Amino acid sequence: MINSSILLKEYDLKVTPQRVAIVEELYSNGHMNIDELYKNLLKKFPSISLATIYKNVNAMLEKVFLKEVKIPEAKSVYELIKEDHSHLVCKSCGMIEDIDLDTSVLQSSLNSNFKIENVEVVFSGICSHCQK
Amino acid sequence: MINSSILLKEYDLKVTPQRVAIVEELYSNGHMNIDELYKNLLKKFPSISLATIYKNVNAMLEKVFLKEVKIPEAKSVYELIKEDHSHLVCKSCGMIEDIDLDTSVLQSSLNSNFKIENVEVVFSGICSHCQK
DNA sequence: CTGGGTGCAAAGTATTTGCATGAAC
DNA sequence: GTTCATGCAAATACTTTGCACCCAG
Repeated sequence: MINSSILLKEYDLKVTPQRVAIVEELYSNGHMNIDELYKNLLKKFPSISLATIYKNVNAMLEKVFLKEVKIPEAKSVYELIKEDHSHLVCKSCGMIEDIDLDTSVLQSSLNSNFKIENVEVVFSGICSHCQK
Repeated sequence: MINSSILLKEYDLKVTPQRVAIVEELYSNGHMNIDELYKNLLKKFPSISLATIYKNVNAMLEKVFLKEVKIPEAKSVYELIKEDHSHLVCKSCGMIEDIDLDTSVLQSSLNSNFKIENVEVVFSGICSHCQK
């Protein structure tokens, strides 16, 4: 499990039950879009509002505690910040998986005058389960 | 220059002045978001509507004549379909540049049960001009 | 002619904001 | 007690749709 309260405090975010729940959802599901977060949190907080989700996700993005991942042909998903990694997306079931890639091999072919700060890589295709 | 009319016909799209202008804008600017397209087309067609832009962009996406490129922390841009390539984005001025990359080196490290259909790579950083 | 595109207005969807209340510290 | 989060409602932004009119084929 994860200690959401400590994490939130480290990022200067006041600890509220809603925020703890958001962190725990993202921790257990890996990647979620706004609607998925909202639907899941409704179970625990029947009167939670979408505005609360948006405000918190935006606050966490600003504190660089969450990251937005843009997926081709799909809604953006959010994930807790962790070591750099790339993503594998199944076009059929929507599953998103983290993968470790050595992207440094790509950079060698670039114009050295450009100062690279970040590399995003998303593979799309069909996962083994959906191929059956 | 580009022969927009022939291109549009090849993709089963009726040739209208608005569509020709969209193709020419994208051809000369490489990548544009909806607002940029709208602002530029307004110069040539003072009464063009945003709905026309959306309808045409969507029609061209369906015909696989355009492609949407999702950029971290920025609006999606659209580009004419061409050979596979990756993108370099300047966080400072927003400039987007096409780059050729050999992404096959990345795939070797992946689980072979996943059938990869597409790889998107976006480098973000600061271009040489903005570093000055 | 006929089908489909255009522009406008309205509807729909997504996201943000203002504010009164209540919870965190 | 003070600050800030929450939930609601309203406002704003973004995108799609319906329709009358017009142009491309």
